[in-house]
Amino acid sequence: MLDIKMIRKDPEWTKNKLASRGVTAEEIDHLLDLDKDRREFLVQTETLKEKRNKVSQGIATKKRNKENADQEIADMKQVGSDIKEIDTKLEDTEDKMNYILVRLPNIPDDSVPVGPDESYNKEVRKWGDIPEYNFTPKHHWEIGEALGILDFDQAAKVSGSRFVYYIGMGARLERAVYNFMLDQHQQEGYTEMITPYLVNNQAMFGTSQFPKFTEDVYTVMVDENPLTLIPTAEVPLTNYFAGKILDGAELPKKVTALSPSFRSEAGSAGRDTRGLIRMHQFNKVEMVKIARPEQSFAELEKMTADAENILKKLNIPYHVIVLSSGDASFSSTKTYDLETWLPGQGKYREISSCSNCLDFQARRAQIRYRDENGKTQLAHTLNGSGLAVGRCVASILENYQNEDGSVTIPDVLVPYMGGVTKITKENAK
RNA sequence: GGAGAGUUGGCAGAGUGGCAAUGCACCGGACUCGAAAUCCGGCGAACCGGCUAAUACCGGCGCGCAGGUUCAAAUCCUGUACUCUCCUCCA
Repeated sequence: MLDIKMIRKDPEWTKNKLASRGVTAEEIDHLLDLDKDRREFLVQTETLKEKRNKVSQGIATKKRNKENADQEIADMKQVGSDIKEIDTKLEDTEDKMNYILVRLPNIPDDSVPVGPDESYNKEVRKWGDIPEYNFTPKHHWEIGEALGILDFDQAAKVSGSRFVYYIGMGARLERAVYNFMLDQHQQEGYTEMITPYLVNNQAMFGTSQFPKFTEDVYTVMVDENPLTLIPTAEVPLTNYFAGKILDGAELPKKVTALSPSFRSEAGSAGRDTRGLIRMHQFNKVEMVKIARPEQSFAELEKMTADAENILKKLNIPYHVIVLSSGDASFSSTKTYDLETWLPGQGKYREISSCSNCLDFQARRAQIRYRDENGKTQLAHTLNGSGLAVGRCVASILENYQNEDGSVTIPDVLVPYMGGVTKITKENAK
């Protein structure tokens, strides 16, 4: 959520910045009109309340002295109903204001390319050599199904499309990948967590998936209470700090968690219908940081480097792009995407997204810290995948495939695979 | 699932309808060569608004949350969340 004071202070700047994210100037004007009304009502009701407080004290004194206060009480009865009337208008205006305010995206940072969609994204660096094959590289689902380590057909019968069974060495590889990632992050100073996978509406609001993106998630009713299956561990990790006032000297806080992520994929019908790329349920290792404002951009660079480091150690070619203003997510001011090379598809595909949200989420979730002067300040929040596990397994299968259909295990994962260096038809189960 | 108790500043803790005590901590001052102790004073309860150069000043709000009663609610009423204890069940 944006700071209304900031919008009030510089409306033209706000309109300009948000135009690149598809927000019209009229919408901001409407918001500011409501804000003006709200403040007028506020002054009216507060003036009356001040009067009520003063007179009430007089009534109290008179009552104590056993004097008659009928006139004052009658006057205050009128004041009380006036207050009620204005408060109703005030509340109505605030509701209308909030409706707009909670649906406005974050302001893109100056360093972000301006443009409406992904075609304006910019590559910032590239790592690793794209491998050449003397045979036609296969898609990861072809490799996985042939080895018998991935079963999409039976998952479709049990659950539907976009679900999968990992079997034998496939399951072992998935487990090896996320254990490796968690160990790496722990060494970088992240505290590992296991979080709730069902969260309430307030948590979903805190990280700003709600109210705008309810159709992207699965919500279940538990005793009449809606709980949502987390679309990312960013939600429980960031909300771990919700409502807290942290010690400024302890920032940045760094946490990480493996979790399944559940997404309805509404609106992506027909895209990536095969393979592990787009699933209703997938594992992801997530990184979250709570930082002081002056730290947050440096921390974004470090977090991106932490994600990249996984790919470097796995020796998978990738590049880093900075998302354009129109392509970045709702709560982000700046996002780097990591995309790995998939030989089967012959292109780069997203495997990680690292974002700085400034105080956008912190204002919603009330994540604050106390500075040197003892003042409470909103913190900055960052989140990044480190990495999407399923997509990482897909990247390994495709980049490490051999002509005979076997898959070599990246060196760093061999200890996590119980010493196995290659998945073949023979050892796959 | 059943019964009971609780939720008030950074912490502890009083307050059964009339300006949210007090202690610790914190800040300032006195005393001191300095510190401790002591004494005096002050700040501090999420945030919002007015006026602003201002973190100054004024006001509102504020006692888990949401409603209600009342001239007036931490206090009375209703609902609800969470925590703790005991019983029950359970991996």
